[in-house]
Amino acid sequence: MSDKCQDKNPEPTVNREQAIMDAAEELFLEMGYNLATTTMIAKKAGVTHAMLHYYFRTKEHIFMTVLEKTLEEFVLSFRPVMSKDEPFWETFEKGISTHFDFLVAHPRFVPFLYDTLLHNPELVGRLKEKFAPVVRKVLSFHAAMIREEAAAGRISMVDPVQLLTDIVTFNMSTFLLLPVARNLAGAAGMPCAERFLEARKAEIVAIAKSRLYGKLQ
Amino acid sequence: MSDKCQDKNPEPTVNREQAIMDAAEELFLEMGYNLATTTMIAKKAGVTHAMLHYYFRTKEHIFMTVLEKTLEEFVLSFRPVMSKDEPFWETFEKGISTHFDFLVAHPRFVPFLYDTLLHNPELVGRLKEKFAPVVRKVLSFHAAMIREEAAAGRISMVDPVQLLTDIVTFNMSTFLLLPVARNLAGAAGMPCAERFLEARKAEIVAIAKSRLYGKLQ
DNA sequence: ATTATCTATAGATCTATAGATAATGC
DNA sequence: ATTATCTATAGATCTATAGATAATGC
Repeated sequence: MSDKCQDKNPEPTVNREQAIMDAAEELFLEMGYNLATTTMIAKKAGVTHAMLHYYFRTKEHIFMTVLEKTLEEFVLSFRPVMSKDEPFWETFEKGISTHFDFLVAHPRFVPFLYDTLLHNPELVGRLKEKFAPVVRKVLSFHAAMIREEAAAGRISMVDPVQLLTDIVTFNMSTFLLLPVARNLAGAAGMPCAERFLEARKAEIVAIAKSRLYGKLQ
Repeated sequence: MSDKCQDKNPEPTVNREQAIMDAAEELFLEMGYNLATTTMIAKKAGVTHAMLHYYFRTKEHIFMTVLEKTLEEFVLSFRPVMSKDEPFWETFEKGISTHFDFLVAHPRFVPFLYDTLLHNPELVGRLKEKFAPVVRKVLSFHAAMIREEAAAGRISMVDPVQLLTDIVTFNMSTFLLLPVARNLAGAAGMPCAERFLEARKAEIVAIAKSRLYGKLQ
């Protein structure tokens, strides 16, 4: 069966729905919901404009698919960290690193989410119920770890929620500022993007460490 | 002369050009260059659409006027700090506070500038030459102060450019995250906007202080 | 029959301008 | 005369759909 099915023209036969999704993902992440037009997406995907509406009905629906996929990937990136087979600090540091490295691998993600929160908050709100439980689970896993460690007197007393908020905040604002850093690169001793990211990661880990072990060492 | 000129209808006689500017400023700061339309601006200013083009020729020109005015205000906010009649730390802390307080008074400024840098970098670029010298002057004023203090052995050796970049970064990312904080307020122990800002300011000053005096105390 | 695709077009907007008319300054 | 204002409209886009036609699966 599969032998008879020769690929006469492998290129144009590729899944059009997938082509639309790919183009939409790239353009929405790059430009945000409002500035990426369905016309551009169709052009980039190499399909007629009508195909977008055939497969996805509305622009909003294409966008929600992209947003949901992106958020799914994001929360999944935390999964591997949620096992405590190493000492506290190693596990915790891995948590920070995993979060940061996900953002390195998806440098457009934070600006994209930020843009969406600013200009189309209702679209993000629609997915809140879906992802809130997972986020809460990851946060409480780490919070419990911190409380346990603090109770045993091996780290300073800190409000776990504050510390975790700080770290997420630091990580995310690094990537918010990445486009700015690129724009200003060269000026005023601004380092290139790679060094900037390296330096930020080390700095964030250092801040967390000093916050946890500062009063003890 | 002025006696004869009775205000028959004081409301509608207000300066239309100013009304357009005011509306444009509000809408551009709120929505950014691409999403704020001239139609909306005209409506908000209570003038015909044609008046916008009569006074400002193009949308881009209105925008540049707003952007320039905003940046002017921003760099002017540094002026009062540029006098060293107090001890080093007091002057330096006042520098951080002034910067932060300007952003408190103009909470839309950073998101606006960020949005513009992301989506219309060429428009910001056009003003770079105008404002770069002033920014450089303020930075070098503080950098010199730090170098002098470090040479006298009263603070740790730090790279002044790095430290100042850190502070500007911290201050600005606080306001980048403000809309997000508002959006998440209530969830996961997120404080309200006012407390969030207070806490951030104290934290940023504390980070700078520990960086400068950490190894000494 | 159903699924996939295309052309053509409706109906909203948007920016910008043309051209007429009213108000103002010599 | 110049400055300010309005109505009307051109010309681009944008999202979305209608309706015809080709491809595919029973």
